[in-house]
Amino acid sequence: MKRKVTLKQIAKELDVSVSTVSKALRNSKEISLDTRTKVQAFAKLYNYRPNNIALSLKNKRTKTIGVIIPEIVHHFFSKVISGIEQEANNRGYNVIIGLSNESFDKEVINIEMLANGSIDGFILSVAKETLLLQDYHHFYETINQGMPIVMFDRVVNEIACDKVVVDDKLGSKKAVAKLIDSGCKNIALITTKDYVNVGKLRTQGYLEALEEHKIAPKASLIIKVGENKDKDIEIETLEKEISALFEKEKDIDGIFAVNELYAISAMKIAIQKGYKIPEELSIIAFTDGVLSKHSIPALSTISQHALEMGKKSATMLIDKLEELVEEEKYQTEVINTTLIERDTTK
Amino acid sequence: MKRKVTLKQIAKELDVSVSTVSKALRNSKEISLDTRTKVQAFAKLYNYRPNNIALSLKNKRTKTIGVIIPEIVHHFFSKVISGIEQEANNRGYNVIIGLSNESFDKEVINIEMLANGSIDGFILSVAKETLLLQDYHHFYETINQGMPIVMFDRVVNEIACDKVVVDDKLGSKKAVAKLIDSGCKNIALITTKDYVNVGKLRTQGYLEALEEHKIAPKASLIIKVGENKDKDIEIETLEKEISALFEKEKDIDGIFAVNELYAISAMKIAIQKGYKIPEELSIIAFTDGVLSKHSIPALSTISQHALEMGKKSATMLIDKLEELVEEEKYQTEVINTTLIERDTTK
DNA sequence: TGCTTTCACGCAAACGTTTTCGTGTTGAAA
DNA sequence: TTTCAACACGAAAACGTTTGCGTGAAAGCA
Repeated sequence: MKRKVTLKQIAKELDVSVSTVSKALRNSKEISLDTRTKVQAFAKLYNYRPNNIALSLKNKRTKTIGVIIPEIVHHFFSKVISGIEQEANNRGYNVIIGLSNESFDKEVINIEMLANGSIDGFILSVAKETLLLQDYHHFYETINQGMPIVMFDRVVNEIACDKVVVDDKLGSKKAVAKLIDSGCKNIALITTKDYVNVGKLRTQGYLEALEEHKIAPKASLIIKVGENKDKDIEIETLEKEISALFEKEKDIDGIFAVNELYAISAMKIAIQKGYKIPEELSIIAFTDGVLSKHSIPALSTISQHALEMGKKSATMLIDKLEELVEEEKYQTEVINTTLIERDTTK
Repeated sequence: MKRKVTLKQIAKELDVSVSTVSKALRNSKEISLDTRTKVQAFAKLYNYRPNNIALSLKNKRTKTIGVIIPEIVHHFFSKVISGIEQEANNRGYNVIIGLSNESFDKEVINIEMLANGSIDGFILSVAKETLLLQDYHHFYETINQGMPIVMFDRVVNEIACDKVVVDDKLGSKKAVAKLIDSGCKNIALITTKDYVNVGKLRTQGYLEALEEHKIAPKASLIIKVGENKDKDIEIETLEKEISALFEKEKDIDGIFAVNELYAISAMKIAIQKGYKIPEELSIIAFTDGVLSKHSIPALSTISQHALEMGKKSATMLIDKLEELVEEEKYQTEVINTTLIERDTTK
């Protein structure tokens, strides 16, 4: 087993100095053609590759981006990662991943682990617990140490950093307007509690759409889902609530859910109860993912263009890292949403 | 903005040497209690954290694991990553991700990028194109340089390294046996082309199960799906084939698909054609994911325990890295499969 | 006083690079 | 023959750590 070969070893072998080897490999004309070709041949033979760690230390940059997301087993987040990775790789950067599992502590630990030189900057989406606790010291500290952060989707407005968000309110309005336009009169909303800002915004969009169409909102048509660490239990509870909702509100003809899973759960109950979709009941979900695409019937959704979000986030971060953009100038990029009409809308 | 503080800066500020600071921080009794407390207080105040890169260079280990997978927007792979990340974090390791997108070139590039000091070892699942080309030089080179590799799921048998696999053949047999036991007589198989080894093994399991139950296999009941870079087109093509299959073979009463998506596609066509599931047609998919869990009706599947695969892979790699296990001793861990009965089987 | 410990700290090397600044040799111009 | 530029290369510093070893001063002992 031949271990990794270093400049020093090549130098010793060829009886020249380390600096000569380094220069020869970079084709410096300071070195004679003779020596250059000799060194290069030797390096090729032994498959020499400069040690990234040493380069990082010297250059004070790692060419690595740290990404921290709440969970990875999730279509939206994995798609964003995919986008980040594409853009990062194109620009010669690596991506290192940390998962917070929606936990404040894990988010802090991950940030601290990575912030000590391992990476050049962060792209992250804030954990729900952090949002709930409203403790953002780890973000401030990171930024203070001169490490740029780009937040996407779940952002904290009061923090001065670049952000990539979806126009949640407008997206929701689009969805609800579509439902109304297609004839729905009693549209239920399945959303999260208000401390999740995207949930809150989507709720606002729902309300505004109703208002603009002169429809009075009814509190009894709104379900705000409580968090549960165990997703299965969360969904089970939700399904009971939905079931109760259908019993109580017999004239529901439209459902808008703030994510796929809530929508699918609603659809499942609706199908059980014999609703014809979309004739008697239309459904639209925020967030487009595999579930929507492959459900039967296929769900109409608001696509957030997760891939684009990822790419855009990476672009903004790398631009800042490479100083193509002013350091203290923070931007918030809004990604458009698109209504994807499938089989649950008329 | 206060930049990251280093030992040197602390040393200068406190008018001692760098080594004194270093020792003081590690609470060496070589340093007087006075100085120790003073240094520690100062370090705390300025939030000193040792630079990971410098430590990596010095210790010749990065405490980082490189993971290369074909795609991340995929329930199985993201679940495996989740498992790897859990175990790695527990043991104080970071995880850095590379995506091959099933491409040989990207796989090679990713490995080369990471192998030059950025990480201590690899966990990977081989790209389909690599499997097709059968060019494994990048794996051999990596191993030769003393960097351990753990392959999971899509492995190359001839390479000497640790492996974590699922008993694909046995899993398939379980599934097909279940179909037969519940009364199915004409079971169709939807699988991949044979160069994908897991597909091949699952096909074998299907055939063996039939054989053991004295059922003669019929080639006309088997669909081998061709790859297409564009997944949508691949699925569209598949759906046409499935549709044709139903037309030609009227007495199909069971379907075994080697992954969720193929199964869902089949179910979609079957529902369109009016089959009652599971009464007239049973379906089982290999690979358990969100789609299966939330489809309507919910798909019965063979679970591969992706999380466990991830954890096990990480355990094996880290054990090797920390020399808790002999270097030249390679193991192949087989993860059990479980039949998860949901609503598409009787 | 002279010797030996002990204490408390600094020096320097090492990890693998890149790069600036010498420096010795050669050949040519004066 | 002297002077000087060009050439080809080496030494050393720097990035931020850790650690073995050396050392000056104080203190203890005879």
